[in-house]
Amino acid sequence: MFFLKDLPTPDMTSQYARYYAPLEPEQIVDVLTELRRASLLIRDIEAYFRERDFSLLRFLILIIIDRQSDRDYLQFSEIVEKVDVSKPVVTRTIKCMVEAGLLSMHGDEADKRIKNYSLTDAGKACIQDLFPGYFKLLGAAAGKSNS
Amino acid sequence: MFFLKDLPTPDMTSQYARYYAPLEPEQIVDVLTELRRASLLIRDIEAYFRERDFSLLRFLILIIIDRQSDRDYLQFSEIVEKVDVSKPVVTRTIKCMVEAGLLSMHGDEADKRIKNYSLTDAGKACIQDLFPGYFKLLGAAAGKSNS
DNA sequence: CCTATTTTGTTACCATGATAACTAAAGGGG
DNA sequence: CCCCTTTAGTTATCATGGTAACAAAATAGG
Repeated sequence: MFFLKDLPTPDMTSQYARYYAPLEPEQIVDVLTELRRASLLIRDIEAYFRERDFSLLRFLILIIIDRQSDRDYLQFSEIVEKVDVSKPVVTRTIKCMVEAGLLSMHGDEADKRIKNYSLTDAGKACIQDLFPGYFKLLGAAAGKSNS
Repeated sequence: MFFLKDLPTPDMTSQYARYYAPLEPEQIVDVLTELRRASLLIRDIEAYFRERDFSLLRFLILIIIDRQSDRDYLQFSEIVEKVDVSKPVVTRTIKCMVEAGLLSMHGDEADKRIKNYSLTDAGKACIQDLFPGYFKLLGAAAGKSNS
């Protein structure tokens, strides 16, 4: 994702502001500034994972399974709900993670529709490999937002 | 784009924080909170344009040509630079906008490589149509970020 | 002036997001 | 117990982002 490099000045937004009266031009600039900052960071994060033949979504799936405190697996629908991405995308992504040996699937005796996924050792190792760089990007962004 | 629905607690990030010492766990949570908020807003904005058979990028291209104060056109490379998206994506998007009658192209006498693009009347009308809803989404987000 | 480099924009290909429509299994009311 | 609805997950198709490699025109240097 992206957003315009040159943000509008409050002056320019006030020119448009008549379209929707209750807004202060400065508020719009603030929102656009935040969107711009966030979209640049998202782009950096995606580039980080892409360079390593990975993706943010795959990483987040590893994290949320790892993070689950009471079990070492999550059901497909739980993963969908937690990462907040559409089901078909999760189906495709998990399929490729299983093929890559990062996740293992085990079904449910009682309900044959259900698919549960756990981290393999390779999956756990993957988190260890990728976490430092991911954290570093977040930290750099935190630094900037303070200045 | 997206980000996890359930953000990690500072406690959880501190568990990971050893990966990159100089960060305060709270800072990481702040950055993730901002990313989450921004990515939800981006998703809403993209849905808004998609429902109208349009896209954020097309809208931004209209806006930056309209916004240019000294001329009524922009060169292809200027558009690429301002929207900060890769050239091939801009090529594809502009092509479809010309076909849809929103932009018109005129070449350069002196340099035959150059392509300049202006808004057509339909393009200007398109901004008028889409701006209020776009602004409303930004305004709603501004409201939330204050609370 | 003619070749080599740079600049401008395009083509080809892939990754990842979305929605709509589908299959298969489970559950529920008569 | 059988059909109808609901739930779980997949398939098909498309939009939009990216990089790599390219073509064509302009420029620069011998």
